[in-house]
Amino acid sequence: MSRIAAATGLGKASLYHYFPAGKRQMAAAVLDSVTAWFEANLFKPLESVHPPRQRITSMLATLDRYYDNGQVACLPALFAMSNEREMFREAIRQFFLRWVAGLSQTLTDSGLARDIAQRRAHDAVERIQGALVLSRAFANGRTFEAMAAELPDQLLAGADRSTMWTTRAPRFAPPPTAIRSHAG
Amino acid sequence: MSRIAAATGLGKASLYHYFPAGKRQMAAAVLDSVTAWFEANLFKPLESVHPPRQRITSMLATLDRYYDNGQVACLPALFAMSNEREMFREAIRQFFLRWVAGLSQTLTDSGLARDIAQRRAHDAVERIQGALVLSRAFANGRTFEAMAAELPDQLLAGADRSTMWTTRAPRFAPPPTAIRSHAG
DNA sequence: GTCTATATAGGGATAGAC
DNA sequence: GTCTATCCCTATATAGAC
Repeated sequence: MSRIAAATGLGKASLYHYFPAGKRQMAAAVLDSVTAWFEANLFKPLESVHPPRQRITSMLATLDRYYDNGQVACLPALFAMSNEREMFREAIRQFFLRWVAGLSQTLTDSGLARDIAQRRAHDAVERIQGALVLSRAFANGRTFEAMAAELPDQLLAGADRSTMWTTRAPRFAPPPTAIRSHAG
Repeated sequence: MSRIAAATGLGKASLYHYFPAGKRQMAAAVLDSVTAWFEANLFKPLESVHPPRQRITSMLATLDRYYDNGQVACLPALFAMSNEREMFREAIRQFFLRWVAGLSQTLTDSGLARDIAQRRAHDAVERIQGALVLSRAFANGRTFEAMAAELPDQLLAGADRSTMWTTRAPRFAPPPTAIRSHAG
């Protein structure tokens, strides 16, 4: 509270004007703020019309900036690892579910089957979180960089529609090879 | 301190008899204790004479028990993610380096080249840590189980000496296909 | 080695003036 | 809305008796 007061330039008492429920409410607000930022800058772009590979490298570039090459901790992950997990159970869960869903959308757009895309997206978020842990454990950005270098190819292995997206085709357009069965 | 006192049955003052340096010393002792446990139960066994695949599945079984299917946080990881990182920098670093080194040994014993083994070991620890984060985020053991199910095959892909180890061959024996160049 | 008692600091939060 | 002043409580740590 003291540090927040100092950082905001407000007195401690003034903080309770904005957050009557105190500390818990402030923590929730921070988590919401982080989630909103990710929604706008990471999750939404994963569902854009850009080529899937570009969406992935863009995500990794954004993460690299946001986490300062792995040296800044991920708040929802920290909450998940701590005792605050109980208090913010649903918010934490939604954050990671949303991330996986966005990335999964990117992968299905690349031509991967839905179940494969889902699994790979889940594994990718897992690996990103692991890279953040090790990057901080080693106080060294190479772990994060190595992960970021490998991830795009791993995610898109076997995806065959990638060329389709280089021309910014409309989303969900039937693939060129699609066959319409006409029933009458 | 109150909770530690209650848990140990000692008065708070008595704790300072064993840990004159107070809280920091206690935290360091806990970290050392965890590290010692991992050294004996996880890292050492990774360098045993058992077949590499068995060492890996054994490691994963031990982790599954220790982390209660991903529901218990990894203390060195928590320290790495928190501000305590500075205070325990070297201990945290050694913990993860040792883990990677042990697993790397397992993989070189399986016939993988040293650089491949090193990278895969690093990636595996990364993924395990990521799985722990997501397991707690989702409050759900499936993430951890899925990781544990996939890891052995991923780690040993392309390893060709696995049969050699089913008969408990001595470590570091030259591979059957090795060619000795004789310079004389 | 363990206790009771105590010191000191800071955290979270509220009251009420302005 | 922001402030000063203050409340109560807990955390960390020490003193000194037993």
